[in-house]
Amino acid sequence: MPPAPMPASRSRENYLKALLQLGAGEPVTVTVLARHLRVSAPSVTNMLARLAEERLVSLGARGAAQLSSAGERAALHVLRRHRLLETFLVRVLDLDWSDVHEYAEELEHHVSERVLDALDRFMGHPTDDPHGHPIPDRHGKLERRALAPLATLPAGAHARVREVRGGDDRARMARWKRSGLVPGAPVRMLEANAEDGVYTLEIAGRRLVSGRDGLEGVLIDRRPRGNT
Amino acid sequence: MPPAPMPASRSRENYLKALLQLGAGEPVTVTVLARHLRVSAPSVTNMLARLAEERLVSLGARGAAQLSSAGERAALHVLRRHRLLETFLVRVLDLDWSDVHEYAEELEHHVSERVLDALDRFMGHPTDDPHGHPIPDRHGKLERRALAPLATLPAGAHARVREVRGGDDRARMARWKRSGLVPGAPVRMLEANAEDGVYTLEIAGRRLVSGRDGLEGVLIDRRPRGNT
DNA sequence: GCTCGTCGTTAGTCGTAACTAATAAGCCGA
DNA sequence: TCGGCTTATTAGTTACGACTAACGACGAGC
Repeated sequence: MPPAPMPASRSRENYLKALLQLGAGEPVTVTVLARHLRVSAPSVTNMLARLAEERLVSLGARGAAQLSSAGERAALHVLRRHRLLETFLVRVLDLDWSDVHEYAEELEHHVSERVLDALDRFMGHPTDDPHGHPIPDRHGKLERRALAPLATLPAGAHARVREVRGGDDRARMARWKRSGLVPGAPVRMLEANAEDGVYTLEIAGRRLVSGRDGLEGVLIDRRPRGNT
Repeated sequence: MPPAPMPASRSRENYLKALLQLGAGEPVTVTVLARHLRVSAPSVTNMLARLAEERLVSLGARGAAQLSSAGERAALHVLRRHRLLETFLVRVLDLDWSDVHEYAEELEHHVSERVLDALDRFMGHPTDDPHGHPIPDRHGKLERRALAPLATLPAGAHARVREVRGGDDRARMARWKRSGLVPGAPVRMLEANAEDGVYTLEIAGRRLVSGRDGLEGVLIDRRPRGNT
């Protein structure tokens, strides 16, 4: 991503990243953004105005904000930095899978292009971060995947965990790690009770009973009746 | 250095580091600090007042500032981060010796203790950074060395380059690298003309003629009549 | 159609850390 | 000892990015 005009400033970058992740192309409201970034609504209105002035976002009616193409490029740039850093922290420095998110969250705003490229090269250009998310390439291209929530897996079916979302919740990540719910793990749905929201799974041979909330963010390849 | 109360804020850390490096225990004046940090004098006065309030520096007459012991601990902490990062960037990521200073300058304020320890472990606890400076240990202890400026080497004498100061001047670092003036390099003074400030050296077998300014910051082991 | 609650915006403040302009305090030389 | 230079400080401003308080604009239910 060499042709990114450095949108500068930690705060801006976080807004852009949030718009990318919350919106997925759709407009995002002030309130949603405020909650995600843990900031007051006026702060959001304010920052969005500034970002709009710089043509990084476009504003619709009722505070709906959407990334412009320049904004999206910048956001993907940040996302790349985040994911490469997480990968580095886990693969090279051997830090805990559940902890690295916050370190990357800090470092992503301060790593230069040169250093990032060197990290990328050192690791052999990884394509996935430790939570299974695809890493945007240096041109900001992000692999699009069609994944399904684990909870949609019908009883009896096999699948493989592909991505694990919500890295900002350390405790949840640690729980998932303990139950073996990590990218690449084979899972089988033993019993799925959509009404009560109770699911019984077999993960890499071990049994897990979990509520729906406890599985939210765990994604599998869309291959409902697949086999190990 | 676990018992460091996180002095927080990039700017504070830079002031503390500057006080450590410029002062070496002695008080530093507002003007010197301002020039080094490339800020105005009033900014310095202002920040020093804040640091004094937090008991990180003590102020003497005529703007003379000196690190308190808490301030020194914090400064050594920052210095450790800087030097470990430089070492990492050169040894692991293979970035250019002359470039890494500025990257480290940015990152040093944003690396957590955990990540730093992991880097340290990964590299096998290095004791010297790429420019030959000793790296403070995790308790903030810094090896004190008695080194002499290269220009003080008498004609005919041999020595070994030990440290190379002034990493913030990229061009100068690149020049030194080109002439082989790097830590560990054997040097011999062929001709030293202190009056004119012209020195003729042999570095790792190659001849170099340099003015005094061009050698300032290159330090050798104090062993004037040593041999290779 | 009115009212309440949610959502967004406006207005005004704060803290940090920089700046310029103007002033005060020391020191040096004539 | 007085003038002038250097050095430090005070005062006031700026930019960023957060905040609270207060107000306006909608939509849902009565």
